[in-house]
Amino acid sequence: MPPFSLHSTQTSRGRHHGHGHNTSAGKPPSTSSMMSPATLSGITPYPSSSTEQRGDHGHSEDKYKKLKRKLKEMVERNEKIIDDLERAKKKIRFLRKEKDLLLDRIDNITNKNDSEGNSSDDFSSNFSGSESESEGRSVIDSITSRSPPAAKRQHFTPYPTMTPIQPAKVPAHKRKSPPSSHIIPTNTVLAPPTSASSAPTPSARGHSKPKRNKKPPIARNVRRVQPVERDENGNYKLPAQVGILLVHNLGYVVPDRESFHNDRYIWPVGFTVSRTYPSMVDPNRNATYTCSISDGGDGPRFEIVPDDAPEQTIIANTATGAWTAVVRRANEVRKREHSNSASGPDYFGFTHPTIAKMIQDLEGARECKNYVWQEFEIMQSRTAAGVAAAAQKKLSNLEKMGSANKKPPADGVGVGTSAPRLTAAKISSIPAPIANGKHSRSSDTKRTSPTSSVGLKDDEEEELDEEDYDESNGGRHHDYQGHGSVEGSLEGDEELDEMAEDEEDVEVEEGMMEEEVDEVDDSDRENGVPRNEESMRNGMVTAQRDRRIEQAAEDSEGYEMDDMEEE
DNA sequence: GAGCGATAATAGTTACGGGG
DNA sequence: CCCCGTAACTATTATCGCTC
Repeated sequence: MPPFSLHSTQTSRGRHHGHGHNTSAGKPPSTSSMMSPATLSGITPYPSSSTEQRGDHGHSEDKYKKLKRKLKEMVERNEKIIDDLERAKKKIRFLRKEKDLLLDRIDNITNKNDSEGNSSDDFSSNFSGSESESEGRSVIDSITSRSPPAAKRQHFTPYPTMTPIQPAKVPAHKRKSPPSSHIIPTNTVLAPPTSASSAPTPSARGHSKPKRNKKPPIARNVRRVQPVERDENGNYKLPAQVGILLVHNLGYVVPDRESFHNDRYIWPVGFTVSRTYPSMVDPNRNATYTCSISDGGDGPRFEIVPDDAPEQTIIANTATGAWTAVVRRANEVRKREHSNSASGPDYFGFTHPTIAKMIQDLEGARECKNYVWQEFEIMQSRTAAGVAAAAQKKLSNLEKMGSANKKPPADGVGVGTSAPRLTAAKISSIPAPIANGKHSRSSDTKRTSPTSSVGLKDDEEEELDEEDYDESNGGRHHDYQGHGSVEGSLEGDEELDEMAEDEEDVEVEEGMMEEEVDEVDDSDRENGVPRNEESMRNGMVTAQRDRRIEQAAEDSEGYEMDDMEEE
């Protein structure tokens, strides 16, 4: 069980415990705390109480409470033990690694002597922070200097036939997930993200073309990162707010298994972040999703636990898989017609430069042979301030509006410019030719183009914007605002046992397509105009306008307008 | 080999704050 | 006020592996 889930279980229990024992608060501590697990295990359900229990209800209740207390203690103890175990494992790994490296180094020194001055600066700055690594630094330094440039490394075909971990073929049933969901039940043995599509594993990539080759993955620019506080040992102070993500734990790198990194990302085991996102169960609320990576054996397991429905923990072999499930559910609950697509790396924070650097700074990152080392620089403080402030604002937008990119409506309504524009999502629902008209940035268009040149369109747009604003954003605003309080949900009423079980249970049976239902609903709400259709129109208008502005005299213009009006 | 589903990368959109 | 840099979100697209 992953640490966080245990944790969440535990906290729930804690709450439960608290509720249940208000009355007994004044009781003496009793000997319960002294009882060892062994003692506890000796206790059978309603054990010796058989004599007393019948006569005295109160006694058995007391015993029950005691048992609960003990159970809680044990859970806590268990958690600590797990923590310790993790730490120990980590240390062992590090030491083993170090040993290998030293041996390597010896080899290297005897063979050649070319490892001079390269990027040690960068490195030392990066690694100044790891904890037990003052010892390992020199080792890793040597690696830095002798390892081939990342760009070249990538073409090495790191794996192939000999990779021990890769199972020959992933059985079909593992590769193929249920039609509308790829959530993987916890109790299922996960398909390693290897040859199966799921993971961008280096092994998968090593011998095949990258998914996209428009941009060579190597040619990276220096990425600017926000300054993150470090403690006296140079470790990052956690939890750290990075954008809308709260980084709880960076985890540890598993360099010896290729499926735990690829050329772009490293997936450290234990990595944990949390973020706000629309709830999967309540269309009117947001939830805090705790995203973490656990060791799935052959590859990382990406787990997402919503705080408002921990029993709906989502586990997948890829970040995208996990987040797609969340997005899909969130959209379903809201009857939104988004494409449910989600960028897993994005949502997990791997694309975020600051987080990427924090991960890259972990010990062992250098040894991820397929990983292309990236260069980061701390952004200027004034920029950082702006970015942090903007992020904060986005966070509040997210909380209020369910989307970081939606401004809460201003008090005064007529916010012509500040009224939310059409979202990409809406535009997306237009037929391909239009949606694909990858118009230039609308903001640029707005600035540079003579928008007024299309007088009629402007009026039209105003109207549409207002509609959009009212029904979509305004509505959503009402939905989201004022839900800060934690109500209901799992607060304390549930029986202890169920939680642990449920936690691991990923039910998620996806309903059938809801589009039809959707349309009916919407058409009820709107005057006979299904919302998505309307969005479609809105989207078409904007997309068309932009396109027209860009390519001023196109015949398609009239054609598309006609099309639109026909609808 | 076509079709399909899953995945990740990328492009586009929206929004924000700081600085000139 | 405009420009710039950045972040977040969403749709689209390229690619892969599996099934039929």
